[in-house]
Amino acid sequence: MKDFYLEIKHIDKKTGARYGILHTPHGDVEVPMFMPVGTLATVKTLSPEELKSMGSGVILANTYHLSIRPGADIVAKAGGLHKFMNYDGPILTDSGGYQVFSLAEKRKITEEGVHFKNHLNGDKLFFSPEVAIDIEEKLGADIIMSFDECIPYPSSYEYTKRSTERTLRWAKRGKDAHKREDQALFGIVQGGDYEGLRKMCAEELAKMDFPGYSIGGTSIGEPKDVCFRMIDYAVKYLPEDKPRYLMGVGSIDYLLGGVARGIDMFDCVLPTRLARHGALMTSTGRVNIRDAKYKEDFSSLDENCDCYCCRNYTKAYLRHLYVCDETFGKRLLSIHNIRFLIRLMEGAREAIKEDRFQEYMDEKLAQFGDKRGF
RNA sequence: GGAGGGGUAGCGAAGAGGCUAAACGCGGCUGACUGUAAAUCAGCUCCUACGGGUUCGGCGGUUCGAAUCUGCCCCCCUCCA
Repeated sequence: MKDFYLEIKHIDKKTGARYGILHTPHGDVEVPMFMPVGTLATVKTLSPEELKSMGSGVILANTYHLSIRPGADIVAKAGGLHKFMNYDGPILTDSGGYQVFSLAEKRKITEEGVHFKNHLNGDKLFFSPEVAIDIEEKLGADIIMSFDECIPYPSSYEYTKRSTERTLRWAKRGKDAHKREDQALFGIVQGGDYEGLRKMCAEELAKMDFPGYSIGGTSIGEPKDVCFRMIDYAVKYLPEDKPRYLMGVGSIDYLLGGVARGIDMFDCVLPTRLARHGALMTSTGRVNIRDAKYKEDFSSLDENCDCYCCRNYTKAYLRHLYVCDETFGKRLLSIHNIRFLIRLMEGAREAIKEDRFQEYMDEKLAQFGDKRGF
């Protein structure tokens, strides 16, 4: 599809981090970028206008969840996801492959596909590469994902091999089923922590010539060095001119580490979930806004942040809203966390353009702490 | 004045002789969250120098043993006069 392509503008000389423009049917966005997750066709608590004002580019929605509620046909009748949720920027739908992992007790995998028990009422559901693509075509996102199995970590070599080979067959089936010209279908590299399997998977997907590639099976509890290794194993064998998407990554250290390894796109529920739970990523580290020490703290959440929340409200007020379980508090905190990650990536892009990404990463890791969770 | 009912940890509320430092809820304090079954989940919440110490309105009594039985007293609530 010609409406969709990555225009690489600059590659950081020291690290190989990429700066570019991703062209999509719903506008151009700069990469590397962080994509907020809106599983049920809403980034929880936030309006599209708010997202736009934070500099959001692509946002996610989820095939499995939307197929249950409200149903793909209803979204299609509404005119597709963009119209349904009133977001005119690019949208990406995950295929349900993550639910194969997260709803493991409620599904059975066969060669044909995955039999789920609806997590809400136990209804029988069947997802296959063809079913997922059919739903994704009805939803109408700009970028859609192949139906895969997100393999748990750790998994045995035998299982990982069997599953990865099946995911490859599913990728082919999905590609054959995909007909819409205005959607970019990405392949997903699995292969666990096994270099040979990651290589095989990446090479086979590359042969199928997808408009973009994801790295899956990451950020599901594995140690950081393992995650970085899995990225390295896959990236080496992916075409340079296509976008690379690391699935499920949203903490500062993983994001920067991913960028340094040549990743262009990231998504994660972390900023929105943390925000709803009162945990904030700030330029001085993690803040749990519920903590009593903020009771009379009338300073802003992050003096260095330009978001609506930090420009207008104090920690004492945000704590008050959190403690009282007021929705507005969750919204303000979500605005902050998302803006925080979007800004982190804006900084990364500027640094890449000037060949100083390594310095940028070192500085940020020193500032925020090189640890998981924020 | 008469007749009932009741006082349990910060609050509400179980418990009716040993398994009780006392269920549970709220409140308070602290963690965790990674392609969202998550506005969720977990821990702590009498004091402690971690050996133990002091608790169930108060002071006595019975008992090997009392928040639980008993005497008196102090409060609170409802109804009647």
